[in-house]
Amino acid sequence: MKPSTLMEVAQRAGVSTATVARVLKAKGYVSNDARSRVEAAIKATGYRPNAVARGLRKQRSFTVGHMLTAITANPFFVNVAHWAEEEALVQGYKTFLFNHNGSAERERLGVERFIERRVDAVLFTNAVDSRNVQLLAEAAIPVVQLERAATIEAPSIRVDNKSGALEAIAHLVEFGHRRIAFVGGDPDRINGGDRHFVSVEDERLGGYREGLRRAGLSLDESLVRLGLYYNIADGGSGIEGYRHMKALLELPERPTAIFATCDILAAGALQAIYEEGLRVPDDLSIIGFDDTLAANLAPQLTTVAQPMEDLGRLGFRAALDAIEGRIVAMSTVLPTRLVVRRSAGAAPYLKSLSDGN
Amino acid sequence: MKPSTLMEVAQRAGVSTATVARVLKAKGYVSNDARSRVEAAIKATGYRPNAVARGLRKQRSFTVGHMLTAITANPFFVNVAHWAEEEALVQGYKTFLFNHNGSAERERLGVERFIERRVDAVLFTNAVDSRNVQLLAEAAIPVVQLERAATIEAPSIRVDNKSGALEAIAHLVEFGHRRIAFVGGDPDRINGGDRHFVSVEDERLGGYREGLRRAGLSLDESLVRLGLYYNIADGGSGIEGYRHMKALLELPERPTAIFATCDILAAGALQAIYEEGLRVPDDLSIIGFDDTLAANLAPQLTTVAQPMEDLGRLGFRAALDAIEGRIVAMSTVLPTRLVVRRSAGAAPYLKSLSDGN
DNA sequence: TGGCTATGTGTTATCGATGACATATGCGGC
DNA sequence: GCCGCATATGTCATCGATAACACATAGCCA
Repeated sequence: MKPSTLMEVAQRAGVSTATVARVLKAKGYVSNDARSRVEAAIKATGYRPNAVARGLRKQRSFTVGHMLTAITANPFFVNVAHWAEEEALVQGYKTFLFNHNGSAERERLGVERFIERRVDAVLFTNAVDSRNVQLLAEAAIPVVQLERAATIEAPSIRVDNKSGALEAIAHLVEFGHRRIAFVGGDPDRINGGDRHFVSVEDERLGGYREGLRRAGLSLDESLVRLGLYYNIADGGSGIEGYRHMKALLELPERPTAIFATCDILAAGALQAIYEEGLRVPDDLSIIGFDDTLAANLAPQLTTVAQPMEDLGRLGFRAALDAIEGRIVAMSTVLPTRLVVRRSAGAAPYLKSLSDGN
Repeated sequence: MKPSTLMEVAQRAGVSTATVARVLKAKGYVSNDARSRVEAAIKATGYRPNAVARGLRKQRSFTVGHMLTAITANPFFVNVAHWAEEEALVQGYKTFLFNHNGSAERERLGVERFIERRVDAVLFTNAVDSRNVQLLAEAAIPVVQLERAATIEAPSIRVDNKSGALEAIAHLVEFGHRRIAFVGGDPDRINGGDRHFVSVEDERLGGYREGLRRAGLSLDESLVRLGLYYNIADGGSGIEGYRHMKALLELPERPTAIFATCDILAAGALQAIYEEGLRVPDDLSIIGFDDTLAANLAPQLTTVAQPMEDLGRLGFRAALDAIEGRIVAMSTVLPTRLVVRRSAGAAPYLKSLSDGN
């Protein structure tokens, strides 16, 4: 049978809807007699509150929208979305996901759908086009941006990409590496080159440069390889990382270590290395970023983990704060964490020294 | 400004709400004069239909719920969910995801949330407890089961696991393998041992057995390793596959090929193989299942691909058919497809023969 | 006894879109 | 001049929960 209504429960219990409502939200005066009759009626009818009607009346849908770039290609998005949803759940909310594959038009479509659904707020993980964020601001729907710098329209929660990169480089330097390659996203190509936001890519590259400087190493531009993180079209394979690695291995003076700013790129690089018959970390060290694929690769990848759970949970909480009119910090920066596994080790020349002992 | 209402548009255009409605859905008689005034008013106010109000009035929320087991651990679920959502989108629907991590209680919670949200139907990918499916049937909400056999309560769409396994074994046999190990899910442990559904695990194991029989190979029980696919608790690592592989490598007579019924298990196995310093496919061949991680592993994995897009799209379409009272096939079985990459090759003894040439 | 508070319950407008139904005008045909 | 039909537009109840408000009754104090 269809779920019954408040009215039906009221009739069955011989009271008015107001009394049923008072029992349901346990506030206001209700006699014990009425209460037990209502409770019995609720049980008998299998009553469940209708969230749609409630949404209309309260002018709150208790849903938030979550815009994402590449849910099938990059597990990073899945994790952030999962934890945002998890936090939403305990607060009586549900999230709607919308995947735009990096297209500004699709993102726009998603924003329109969200407005029609009357979501109470929207989370953007990796916003593409700032006009879409603005569109929501105009509709008086609060926005929280994840992995993007704050804009006038919306606060942001992000990760300290630069120090993450610094930590990775320092780790490699400690192992004696002096030729460290950078394989990462190209700030001019990611997201169609929209530079309205301070770029994650810029920061990671900046951390790499700074890390070399601190170690007294000079920068060799031939070791810096920029491109896309993954090709969404082909299901998100790490083909880009593979190509970069191939090119690096053909260099007259090969790097001894690779810093890849995405586990997917690292995975592609590992494929190229495998093909060449080289071993990690014996012949070559590699550090990834994100901690998504890392634990599933061979060897398990040392990587700079992003706090995906915090990103998701705090993201939702900030959205809720905005919905309820509380103050929201314009900018929150979360730390990364270097997860040491098995892909980074002593530089080969050091190894041969110790082998010689 | 907040999105305005039909009423506001009507007032601004100097007509009734009925006329605005007629313009919006382009049916009924409207004079050109009225039409252009309404259109202008819509533009001026930035009117967007309110899906919540519409849902209440039409007694249809234009949402479907999607129950999933392990969205962060297994990309399979993400893909199915993505394509179901994609299909929903073109039909004017949105999906709500609910992740239960294989827990029947969480699944129950999700069902209750879905009922409260008044979803028009529910997709179960890998249902845990058949009572939860029943709960929806009682609430008159149509259900479609993905990757599960049909039950009295709900039709199903699934994959021909047995012939997928058969194809994998045949492929290995063609390469001359005679000792083929099976690494897969334990039917008694997956989903807390609920055997109310015909099991995916049974079918894959059955395909393996049948495949050996067809090739005239005898079954060596020591080569059959059953367990979990992944540990959700530790973020879905392939540690189980690693352990199985370690054990297989310690056997007095090692297998020359592995059939792992999940890419995650295969990934774990590859880690163990890597650790031993063995090469794939030179020393050992391996075939996975799902085509999720496959393209990101080193070497790229030959695997039995599941038609995740079809599963998702057809799943949603079946749900929509049920919603709209059309007939829905009780059982739909989709083919798998062997994706040949680089992890399966000639058995080592054949290789040494040809090397000797 | 009047007025006050605590307790208990019912009535009704509202949220926004929808669709059934009512109403009104104009024109052609008989 | 009236019927019938096409054209054009408006009114209103409805979906289900909510909350403001009104209305009771009882007990207690001054």
